Parts: sequence; structure tokens; C-alpha cells
Amino acid sequence: MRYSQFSLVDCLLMCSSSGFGSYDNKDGGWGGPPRDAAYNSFGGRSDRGKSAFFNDRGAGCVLDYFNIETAAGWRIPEMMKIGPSPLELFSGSNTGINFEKYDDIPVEATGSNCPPHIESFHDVDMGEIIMGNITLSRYTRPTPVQKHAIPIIKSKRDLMACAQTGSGKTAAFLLPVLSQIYTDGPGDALQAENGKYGRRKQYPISLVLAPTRELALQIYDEARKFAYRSRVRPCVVYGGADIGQQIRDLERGCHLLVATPGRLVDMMERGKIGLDYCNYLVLDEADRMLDMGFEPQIRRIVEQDTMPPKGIRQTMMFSATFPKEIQILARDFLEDYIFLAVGRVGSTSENITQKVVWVEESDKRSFLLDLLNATGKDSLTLVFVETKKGADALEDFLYREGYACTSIHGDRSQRDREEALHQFRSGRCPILVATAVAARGLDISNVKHVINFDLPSDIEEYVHRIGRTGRVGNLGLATSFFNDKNSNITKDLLDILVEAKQEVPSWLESLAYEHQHKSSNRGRSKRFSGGFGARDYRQTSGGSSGFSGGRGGRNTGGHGGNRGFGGSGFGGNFYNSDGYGGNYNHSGSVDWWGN
DNA sequence: AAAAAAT
Repeated sequence: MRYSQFSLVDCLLMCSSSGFGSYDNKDGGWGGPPRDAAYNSFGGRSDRGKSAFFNDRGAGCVLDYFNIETAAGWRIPEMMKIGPSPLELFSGSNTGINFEKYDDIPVEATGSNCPPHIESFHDVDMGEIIMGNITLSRYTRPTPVQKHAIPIIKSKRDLMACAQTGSGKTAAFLLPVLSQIYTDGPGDALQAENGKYGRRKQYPISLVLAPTRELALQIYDEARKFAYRSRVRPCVVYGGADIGQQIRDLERGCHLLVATPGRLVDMMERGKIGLDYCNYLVLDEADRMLDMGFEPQIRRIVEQDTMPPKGIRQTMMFSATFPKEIQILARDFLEDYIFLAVGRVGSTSENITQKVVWVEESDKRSFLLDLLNATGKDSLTLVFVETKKGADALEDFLYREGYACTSIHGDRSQRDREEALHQFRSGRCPILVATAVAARGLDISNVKHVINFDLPSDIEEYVHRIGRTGRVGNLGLATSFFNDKNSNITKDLLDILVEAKQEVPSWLESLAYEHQHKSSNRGRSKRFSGGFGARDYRQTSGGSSGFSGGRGGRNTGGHGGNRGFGGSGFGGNFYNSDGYGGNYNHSGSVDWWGN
């Protein structure tokens, strides 16, 4: 089977959407018309009734016939299978990344025996299926996080990766994980699938956890691309949607599962999912997954069930932010991991212009209208508010004012949420009012303007929110309304602006200075020590001696701890290099609200 | 004083 043959066939498919009639889009599996032909010519299905690959999911093709129950069969593209339409799979809006901009991004990998990075997808053997799908996805070169993460994951190392939003993180774990599954085959999971356990319970080989339903869906869509023409069947489960339908989908086979935690626990308790053979665990937006709200569920899934222990399974964590406290928590799930810190394009998000304006609560609405009126008709604007009620109220207001807008938040039905996102993505509603549900991970191209109608209470949330714009090398604008209700974020916000070489309003600088003196914790948020992204806390855990960048360095290079990265670096040196001497770990209980 | 995530 030649790689060129793979792409030739698929290019033909992509060029003629009607060539194969209707596709079963949801079926990444084995069904489809060739079945009859294959079976007829080889003597009919009944002969294969007990075969592993020809179980009740239906058969694949002639190729299957020769590769039954061999791992090698998983390495080869299934050319004759009618699976999802490549036209639909690969026609996503996101066709490429502005690679030129990514070449001088600083990257730091720490941890023992880190494998060297790659410069091309061809520098590491990911197999025919992956290379074919990379071509179909029109990826030409790996992004920085991919250059480093792919060889790390391929060499079976645990990983904590801190990389800019929109830097290709999803493919950075999907490509090597799937490649490894294709290479190794199903292993024991196959026995479980067909043997003593029967088919009702599925044993995924890989699990990806995400903090929101829409993000899980987005990762699933990516997984379907890279699983094209393979024997790996991706599934997604999340709350708010019909569980019966999800169960039926699982029962058709599930090798890679994308999930939100609550629904996954439900599936486990119903006996629909067993994690006994889950060799790959990915936490996307890992700092969120391990924070107060999620941590117990993650422990329930990873530690208190049948998942292989760390060291046996491979564990990977990805996020744009990694506060030190979370890094420490994450040790429980990782074995001898490599910490990867990928800087931002050029000198810290130079493609996002950040503005902070002082707007009193009572003026916010009219100020917002001014901003919207100044925005081009066909560019997307994402407006963040702090509460669900606030989102409803603002959407209502904008609607009455005649703007084409919609909203997304956790009190809306899942159907409405997905519909709202679709309306926004497609540009039919170019204004989306959103709560934190839309802050992380969602890849929406063409978002020109992010408006923080209400600023969030922690800086990580801010970083993720503004990361919805300026993606894949495009320019973006982020405007934040600030007033005296936002004093808790003053200093961290100032640090971010300085680090990103943004204009800092003089009133903000004064406020930060005042806040420093009157605040009990010396101007630092207690939970987070600030930091755009993070450094490997292991590198500094002896104390702050490694960093001398005091407060004086603020105006020339931002945070301490950026040395060696041309001042564009990673911020988030979690010990007292800020010169304030604040102790961020002073108490056991976390005070989120700074009371 | 909140968002999210199972029903």
C-alpha cells in the first residue's frame, strides 16, 4: 500500500462529493457497501462469525480478510471501507497555520532524557495512516508544540505541555497517540472487546478528558480526521445530550474516547466503559481539569477505578496556563514527565492587541454599543460576561438594539449551546455573548474582537479568553472593561500587559501600586502567582535563587524568570522573584474571592 | 459574590 495511493484516492473523493453517494458520517468503523462484495467473494459472512475483526460491527474489506487479528492490520489504511466522507471531515475552516511566525518561538523542555525535537512530520515514523491524514488536513509543517510533543509522546514519555492557545495542541497529542495505536494494534483491549466481557462494555485504548462539552466535541471532530481510514473508532460522550444515543454509538466500538468527566463517570457506573486497557490518558486544559471543581472527578476516573496506574499508562497534560499549585497536584498522575513550555508568537502574543479601558458598570452597555458599531459587519465579536444571568440580560439587550447576536452559557440546553456556537462560527450571528464556558480551547476562526464586558477574577481565565482571537497567526483585538470591582486582577493584568508589550494605562499602574500596599497578600492573588503560561516548577523548587528579576525589571522585560527567552518568555516563575515577597501558599484553604 | 460538569 503506497502513501501516494492513499492520497490519490482521497483527493478524488474530495473532488467529487457525490461519487460515493451517501456516506455514513458517524461511522468510522467497518460497515458499508464493500462488505457484501468482500463476503460474497470469500464465501459469505457466516464463515467469519467468530473473527475478531468481523464481529457484530460488520466487516471491512478484502484487506481485513488477510489481516485478521494481527496488529499489522491496524497499521494499514483501509482503502475499501466506506467511512466518513473526507470532504466533510477535512473541509474544516482551519486549514493551516501561519508557520513563518512560528519559527522563532522559544521552547523549553525540561525533565530527564528529553528526546530531540523534529522539524518535519517525516522526521519521526508515524506510519502511513497518519501521514495520509496529515496530507488531507493540509498540514505542511509541525507547529512548535508539535515539533516537541510528538517525539516525546512517541517515545512513550509522560508530558506536561504548556503552550499558547491556538498553537496546534490537539494535533500535538492526537497524531502521536493514534500513530502509536495504529502501530501497536489493539492488544489486550481486543480480547476484552470480543472475549469474556462481551461487546456491551467498551474498553477504549485512549481517553481524552476536556472541561466543556463543546471542547470535547471539537476534539472528537479532530480525532475523526486523524482516525480516517484506520481501525480506530473515536467516540465522544458528554452531558446534556441523549445518553441512549451515546451508548449505542459506544457499542459500535470505541478505541479513542473523548469525554467530559461527569458523563464518563456515569458511563463507567452503568458498565458501558471500562478503562482497564486505557494506555493513553490526555487531560486537555489540564489546569482546569485539576482545579477545585474537577479534581475529585478526575481522581475518581483515573485513580479510583480500573485505569492502569501511572508509569504503566502514558499520561499527557496540555494547557496554555499551568499555575504551580496545579503542577504540584499533577505529579499524582505523572511519571517522570517532561515539562514543555512553548512561548508565544514573536514577543508574547504580538498578534493580539490588548486594551483595558475604565468603564463604570452603568456605562458598560453604551460603551459596548460603541465598540460594536466600530466593528466590521463580517468579523466575529465574542463578548464575555461573568454570570449566566448577565449573559441572558446582555443578549436580550443587544437583540432589542437590533444586533444579530446569540449566547452560550451553562444554563442553556445543550442543543441551544451547540446551535449558538454554530450560528456564531458560521457568521450568521457575528456576536456571541458567553460565560466561561467558551473561554477555553474553542477554535473559532475569524474572531476579530474579544470583549471582556466583565473581567474574570483570575488571570488564567483572562489568558484563555483573549486566546479566542488572534489565532493561527491572525491579528486580534481584546478589549477589557475595568472598574473598581476588578481590583483583584489588577496586578496580574498589569503583568500580562507589560509582558506582552502592550500599552498600559497609567491609572492601572497606579492602582496596582496602591493595591500592593493595602492588600494583605501584598498585591498577589493568593491562588495564582500570575504568569502567562508557566515554567516547570521543578526547575525553581529550591527557592528563588535562580531568578533575580525583581520588580524593577517589570518595565523592561516583564516577569522575572524570563531569562533565556529574550524577554518574551514564559512568565509564571512561581517563587518570589517578583520582589514583592508575597507568600502564595500561606494557608491550606483557598480563598477564591480574596475576602 | 461564580462557571463548569451527570440526572
